[in-house]
Amino acid sequence: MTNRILLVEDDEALGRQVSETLSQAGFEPHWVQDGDEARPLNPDDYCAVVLDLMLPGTYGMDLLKRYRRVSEVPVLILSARDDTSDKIRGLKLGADDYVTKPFFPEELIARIHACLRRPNLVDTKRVAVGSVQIDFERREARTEEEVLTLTPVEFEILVLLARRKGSAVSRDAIVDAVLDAAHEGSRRTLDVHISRLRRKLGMASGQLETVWGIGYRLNDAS
Amino acid sequence: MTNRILLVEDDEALGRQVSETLSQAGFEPHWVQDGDEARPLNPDDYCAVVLDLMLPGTYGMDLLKRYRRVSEVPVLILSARDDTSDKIRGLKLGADDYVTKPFFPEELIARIHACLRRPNLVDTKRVAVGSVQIDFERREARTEEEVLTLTPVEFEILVLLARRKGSAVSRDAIVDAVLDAAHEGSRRTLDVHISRLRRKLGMASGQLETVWGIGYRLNDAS
DNA sequence: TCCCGAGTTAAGGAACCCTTAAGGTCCCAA
DNA sequence: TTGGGACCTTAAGGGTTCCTTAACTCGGGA
Repeated sequence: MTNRILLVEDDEALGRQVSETLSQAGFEPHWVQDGDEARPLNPDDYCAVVLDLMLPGTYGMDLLKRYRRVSEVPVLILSARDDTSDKIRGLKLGADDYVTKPFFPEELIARIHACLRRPNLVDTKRVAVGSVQIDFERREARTEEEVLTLTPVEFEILVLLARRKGSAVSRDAIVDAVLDAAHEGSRRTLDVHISRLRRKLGMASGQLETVWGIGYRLNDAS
Repeated sequence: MTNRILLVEDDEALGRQVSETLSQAGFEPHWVQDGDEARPLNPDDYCAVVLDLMLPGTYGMDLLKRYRRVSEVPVLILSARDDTSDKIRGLKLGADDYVTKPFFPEELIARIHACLRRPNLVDTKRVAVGSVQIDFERREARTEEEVLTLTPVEFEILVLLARRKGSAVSRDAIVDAVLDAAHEGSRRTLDVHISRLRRKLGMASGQLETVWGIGYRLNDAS
């Protein structure tokens, strides 16, 4: 996990000040002063983005939209004290928090930390793990090739593993979470579900690894 | 167009004060002090909802979610000055604005007016989902071939699904929203309505998908 | 090699959903 | 007031999908 933070801020003085604040807090700021410069950057290279909505060139709002399309990185927006409508639009477009100018450095840092700590305020609509994509709203999962027709249990298992992608999740945890606890009988049931899930995953089945003696893990790459 | 405003506020003093403010501004406030009391109300009977997120009984957030499921009425949330995360969650769940406590009465009124003025982001008069078009004003639905003669319940179901097009909507949510909750009897009732709706949809019936174990979903394309 | 955890398959039964048909209610017009 | 129509609900049967179990196979680790 990187500690780099992308700072998009056209104001010279404010940008320098924020950069310094971020550095002192142990982050590694990357400061760009122009929306067009920020546009081609990959937001996933950063642990968070701090974005001033009042920008020349590409408008801040467009940048936000763009980043949201391709990534789930936390985005904080800087807004003028009284520009409520910008805050609202920003948040609805997926920003994670806002800081009102002028602000104390500690406040910004605290907000960033809060964003990094809290996984997300609202259940995110979609999650991608490698070539597997899950759309919670549609309640649908797909690989690069096709939409998967999963049963409720299979879908739940996939979601659980995806939410904790890269972590080994114990068999008990999965059984607890997605299977009817009453059927404490055969623990083998999970095997069956996993087996079928793998088959349906097709090419992507390699991402669903067995952690011997523990449980399973869904990896980003196979 | 009604000028009634639903105010959900448990605090006695604040509730009375806001009610009065609304009255003086020419609105007709309906003040309820409890989330559970507000729950069964139909938000479409009001021109706006003012909602305190800190509520006993049903949590304000749940109320907001519920209202958003069934209606597009503007919702303003009242929040404590420093509870940013509530504001953010509220806005992401579809609130249209927030007012921070304590506030000046004029501010609240101004915000309400702004919400009412602001043309909705979506064209609320009509919605199209794939080949299905719904005209709320005419209260009419049609496919590419023909105008559908739907019963009230069928129309409501279609509207609910169309408003959340692409999302899986649970059976309970649909029953809650469009069927008389008192008739908790047979859950099969919804099946019947869906069945008849599908038949009437004709060619477009493929867009109305069953999400097994969850509910239904209206897709853009079949 | 042996043991035990994990994978696979098939089959029975449970859960869920769709459809048809039969009341029941409400409203309107005769 | 009464008859009829439109609509909603309920009931019942049947179909589909899904979960579990059981039995067997596979494979890693001692």
